Amino acid sequence: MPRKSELNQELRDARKEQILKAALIVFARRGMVATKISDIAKEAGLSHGLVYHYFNSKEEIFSLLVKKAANSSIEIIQQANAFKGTPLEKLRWMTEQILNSFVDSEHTLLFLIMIQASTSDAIPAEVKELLTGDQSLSPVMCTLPIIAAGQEKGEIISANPVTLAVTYYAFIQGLAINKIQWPECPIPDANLLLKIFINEKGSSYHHE
Amino acid sequence: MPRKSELNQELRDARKEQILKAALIVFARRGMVATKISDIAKEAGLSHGLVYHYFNSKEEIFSLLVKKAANSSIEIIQQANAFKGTPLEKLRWMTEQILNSFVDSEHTLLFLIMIQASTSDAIPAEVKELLTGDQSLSPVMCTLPIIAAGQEKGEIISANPVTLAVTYYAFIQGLAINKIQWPECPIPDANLLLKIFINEKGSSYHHE
DNA sequence: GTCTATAAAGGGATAGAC
DNA sequence: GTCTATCCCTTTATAGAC
Repeated sequence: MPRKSELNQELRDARKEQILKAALIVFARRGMVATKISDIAKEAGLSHGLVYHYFNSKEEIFSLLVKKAANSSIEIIQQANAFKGTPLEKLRWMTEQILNSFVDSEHTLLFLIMIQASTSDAIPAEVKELLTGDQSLSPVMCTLPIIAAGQEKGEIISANPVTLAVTYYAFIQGLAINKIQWPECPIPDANLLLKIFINEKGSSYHHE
Repeated sequence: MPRKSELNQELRDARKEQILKAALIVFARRGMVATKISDIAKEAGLSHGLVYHYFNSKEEIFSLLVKKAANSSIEIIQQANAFKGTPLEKLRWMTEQILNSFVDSEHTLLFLIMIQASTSDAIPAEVKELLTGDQSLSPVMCTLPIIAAGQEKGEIISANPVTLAVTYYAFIQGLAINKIQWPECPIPDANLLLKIFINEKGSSYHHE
């Protein structure tokens, strides 16, 4: 008996994943409100009633995806912090990870979900709070220490760190958006983005 | 009789403008599909029936705003082309205009409308065609000649011009999006963005 | 010109058959 | 577990009163 229920649980989880994957695609391209449950069902190849068998509401599905997106973005910054090297090398590593993730679409779509959740007033407050709940976990805030360390070391120009971080993430968000409009668009090299951090003359910038 | 009808026409136009202005605000913040006609009416301070007296549908209103946004973005690039100076100076002037426009909200909101129209599958094809209709009028395409001229002059690094243009507009779009999430966010100086175009050593970059 | 009342349609969510 | 039929509310759009 326990064996069988475990197996069922696995099947159940697989179905949930299947629906979440389909939902990610249509949410990212149409927006939360414009997405109908039947769009998700069609993308997943099953009936709309079955979606309700696995989830309580459209909002719950969207909410799960926002959580997933927020977690993976925090995770990458923490990995960058743990990366061995100078602050600028940490930033380069992180930038490369993010730009590479744009090649495969799942990460790009998760990025777009986060952008939607944080920019649209049509998103329920409970969902928005998943992102704004802990200000100290925002990408900008998490990146400030790295930037400050780089400035102390003289690797990074001495502009306002918040402005630098905002500009950096504007880049990243803008590229994610671009990617959905134009899937084959050229993705720049990490070093091109990092130029905003570097003094023009006699910098410690180098190619690997 | 002609006097009176002219006056009426002016009042009519003023009302239309009032509704369009209200629509811009709610469309930008909620997205086209999530915006109800009653949201627009409430923002404009009138009844929802009156909105239908001046416009045929929600789509028509959104469509007019997309046209307006597309025109003003083309216009600024043409002005940059006409600007007296080197290619890099043209780009600096254009960047300053765009960043300054982010201070006042109307331009930022128009930017967001364009981003929505080009990224969301929920936007009717007829509206999307207002932006993709003439590929040669896209911001990226219009900016390529300036970048190429700058490369020939040695002012701009010799990377793929399309990649440079894509990266530049990713920046701009990302900043517009940031502005709506965080209205008081610091807007970088034009020179910070332009660093992506410039060789690190011995560049012609200068402060004014 | 402006409003309120109402028709018509669409989509979220549920019930119940298989 | 999965699907179809249905309920019910929201929203678009129109009609008609003032």
